Amino acid sequence: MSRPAQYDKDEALRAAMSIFWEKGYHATSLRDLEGGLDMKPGSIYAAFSNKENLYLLALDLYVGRSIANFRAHMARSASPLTGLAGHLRGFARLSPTDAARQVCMLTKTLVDTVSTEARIAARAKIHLGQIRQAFEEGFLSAKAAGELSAEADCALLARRFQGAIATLRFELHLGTDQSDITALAEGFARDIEALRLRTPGPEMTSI
Amino acid sequence: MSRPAQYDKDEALRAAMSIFWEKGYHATSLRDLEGGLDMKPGSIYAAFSNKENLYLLALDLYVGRSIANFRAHMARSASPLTGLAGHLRGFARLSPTDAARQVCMLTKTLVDTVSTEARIAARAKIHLGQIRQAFEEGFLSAKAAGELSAEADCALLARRFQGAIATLRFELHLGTDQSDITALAEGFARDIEALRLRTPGPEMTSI
DNA sequence: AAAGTTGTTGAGCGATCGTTCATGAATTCG
DNA sequence: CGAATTCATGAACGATCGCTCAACAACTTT
Repeated sequence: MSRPAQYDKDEALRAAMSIFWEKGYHATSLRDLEGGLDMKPGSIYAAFSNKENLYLLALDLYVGRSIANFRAHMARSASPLTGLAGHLRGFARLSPTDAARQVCMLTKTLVDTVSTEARIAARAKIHLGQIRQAFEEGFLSAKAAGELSAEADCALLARRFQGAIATLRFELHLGTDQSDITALAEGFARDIEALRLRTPGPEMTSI
Repeated sequence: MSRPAQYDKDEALRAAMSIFWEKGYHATSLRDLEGGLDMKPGSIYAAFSNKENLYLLALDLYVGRSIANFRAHMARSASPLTGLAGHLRGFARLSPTDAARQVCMLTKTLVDTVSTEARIAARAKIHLGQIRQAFEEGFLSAKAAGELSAEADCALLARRFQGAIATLRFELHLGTDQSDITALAEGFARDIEALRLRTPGPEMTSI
């Protein structure tokens, strides 16, 4: 029985994520969303409860994608450290028309909501920690592979890695010259590669 | 002739800067400002024209202070490179109750307004460039003093320096543990110090 | 003291905000 | 084909937004 829904909820959520990512929480009105999702207010509320909840769902989608994207990149990299450095260079390789040439949505969220929307800010902080943990796992893999000194502070490296990404995304957001962005990414990537131990790994010494 | 103004315009502007810095452009309402400045709407508009203009003036004040603060710090430092490294460590030394434990106001502005308030975003970009230039001058001084290789790319170093500050301020904004912030600042500062040439400067070789 | 000038006030404007809900449309089941 | 059920619609609600302005207050000048 019943009438089937006309819209695709996942697709609507993706559209909402794009709009929120571009304009931010406070600057996005329900009218903006009605246009972007091609849904009337009643349907939006039936599907997503309210603006805050829709934003939280959009954030979840963003973070899920980000982590999946990072892990996929690492999986197809020659080594953990190469993967980490390559991930940074990747931001400089985004096409000039790519909609992802944007500030990190979590950065944007936390800048926009810390002093006004406690629930959203709390969720964003959790997400930021999850992503940092994914990065830390990357550095820990590098250490396990013998690419990194046993004394390396992977938690600190992960925090700096996250900062480098935020910096790159911010420059993309500003529309900084491509050459400057490439140089910036290259500098960050080389810092990562400079961590590589010159001594061969354990398997190689045993040969 | 005429009735003298009851409020201190500079003081009102400082108050406005604090409120805008904390809440951001979109999340700050005229009602918030009325309370914080202790001025009625009519007086605010007589003194500052409108919300956008008041924000632009607050931004100008922020940037003027930031640059003056940086230059003053550099002037009292033992050397340019020491000053630059010390500036980064300074962010980790802000008192836990300091209201300046906040995102950089320019970062916040650009995240908040790029896609919605073109005039404000444009001004913020100019300001960001001015600050980066002040940083670049610091690196150029270090080069002139023989602390830095003649091949060092001061423009790139300045951009990375600015990114490091944004990262530190963002972590302050999040309320990250003091020990983590100190470690982060220390890492950034050591990267600066690692640029120092080991060979003595020209005056020393001539002795 | 009267005239002239400027600052202060706050009620309230039109617009827009996030949100709701009565009504009608679409589909399935008996 | 009704009856039942769910979904879609969009006018409109109260709240708040940025902002204005006629009335009044405070001061200087003549």
